[in-house]
Amino acid sequence: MTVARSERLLTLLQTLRRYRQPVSGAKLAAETGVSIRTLYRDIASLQAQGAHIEGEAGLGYVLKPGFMLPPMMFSEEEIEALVLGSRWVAKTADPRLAAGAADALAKIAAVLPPDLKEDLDNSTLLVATPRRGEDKADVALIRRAIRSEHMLDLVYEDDKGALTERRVWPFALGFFDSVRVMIAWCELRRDFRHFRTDRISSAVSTEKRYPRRRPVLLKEWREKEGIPPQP
Amino acid sequence: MTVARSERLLTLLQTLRRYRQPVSGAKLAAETGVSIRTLYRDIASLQAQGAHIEGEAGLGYVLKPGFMLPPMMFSEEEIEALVLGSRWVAKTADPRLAAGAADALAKIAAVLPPDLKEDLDNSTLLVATPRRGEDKADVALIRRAIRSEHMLDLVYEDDKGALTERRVWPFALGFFDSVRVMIAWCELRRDFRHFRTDRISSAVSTEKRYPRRRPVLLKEWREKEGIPPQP
DNA sequence: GGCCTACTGTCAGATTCCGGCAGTAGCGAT
DNA sequence: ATCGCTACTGCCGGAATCTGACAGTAGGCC
Repeated sequence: MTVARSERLLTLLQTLRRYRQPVSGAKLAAETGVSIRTLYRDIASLQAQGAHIEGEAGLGYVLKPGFMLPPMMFSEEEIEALVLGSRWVAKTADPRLAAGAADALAKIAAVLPPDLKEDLDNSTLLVATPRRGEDKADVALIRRAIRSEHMLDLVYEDDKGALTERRVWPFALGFFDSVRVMIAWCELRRDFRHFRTDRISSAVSTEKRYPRRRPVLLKEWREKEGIPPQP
Repeated sequence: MTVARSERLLTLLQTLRRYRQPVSGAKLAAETGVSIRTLYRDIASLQAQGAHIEGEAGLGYVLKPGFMLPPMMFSEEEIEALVLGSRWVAKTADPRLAAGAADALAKIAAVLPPDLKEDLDNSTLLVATPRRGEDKADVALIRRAIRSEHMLDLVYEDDKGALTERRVWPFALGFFDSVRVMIAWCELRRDFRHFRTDRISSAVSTEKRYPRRRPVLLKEWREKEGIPPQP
């Protein structure tokens, strides 16, 4: 079997993923247990299969953030669910995530057999998705702050239209119906608060990391709200 | 390169997909240009990779309906979009499709590196999805009728609560906000009509195929409603 | 029983893969 | 400009793997 080879390519990819900085080919070869010559061939194979690996002389290899899915079998319902869900995200989410959904959709559609693709177009469709309001805030900025656990300085408009300034520790971005909600610890109120992104007048990223870990905040918030963990 | 082999496995899978009835190994071997012995090995490889291929002595091979995705690279945003969309489908759609979404989610989560999986759990979540009302109709039955282009006999409750009986030609299932809508040609009104699935008191599948093709109906309906084709 | 088929074991030959060597080229620092 | 580090390619012999052929077992269909 060539199972050994594909296995090796997968571990190579995962090894490459762990490093964020450039890694030399020699190091990768040592970790995967092959010679340098073979490693170059393996890298070429991965690139041929669509992996975004960049190599520069004098520096090493870096893998663009993302993930390679191994070959997988999906049933009709599963494909239909993935496509429908992606269409919903493409219409509902913020531009950055919506673009991701559209790209994923295009990738999947590109490898789908024509008959199955036509079936999808015809059998399930998203008629319309109402948008409550346009975001004032930069959702990409919020997403970045969440990923890196950094504080945000907000100008927020509450229910009555009053503007308040506050520093918050964002740890999640939720979708409630068609409204996006940032969930964060609010230093002003000393409690968890939900902020509708269409009411965030401005969000400024601070360079300060908040003193608690995101998963912990999320867990406490879930307990307080009585929301079970995601499937 | 082993590119030849994986290429061959992919064409084998696609060949197998074209037949709906059992195919003998000899025929498959001839079509892919290998010996019988190698074909058995190839089938075993595909099964090891998760393909749902069933072989029975005296009959041949059949591939369960579905599709195998080749290895693909997804960016962070794309994976996040797929996961978020699947969660939405799992909560919003009918049980059959929801189960498909949950299964797809589980498959993706199973091969995701732990750190990325945790990132997804924390950074994006679906807070809640309101359900307007429970479906009275069997959505799976409707989905089947659409796929096979069969007529349905409905008992439908209109806006004022009046019950009407009608024969329709269903060709699409839409999602409008959190309400599912079946789109069909109504023989009673001689026009296109939308039927909210939570108002369909009963749906009986007839054995009759409707006289027009689904894509044509869909196209005419789109033109009438001014809805552009799906991305 | 006869026919067709899925499967497994074995084995020699064809094919591919792997490691080592040599050489070219780009990047950064001294 | 020179040196060290690195990516990358061509080539070749030995190792590993894959392939095809044959033989044999087992299960379904007539």
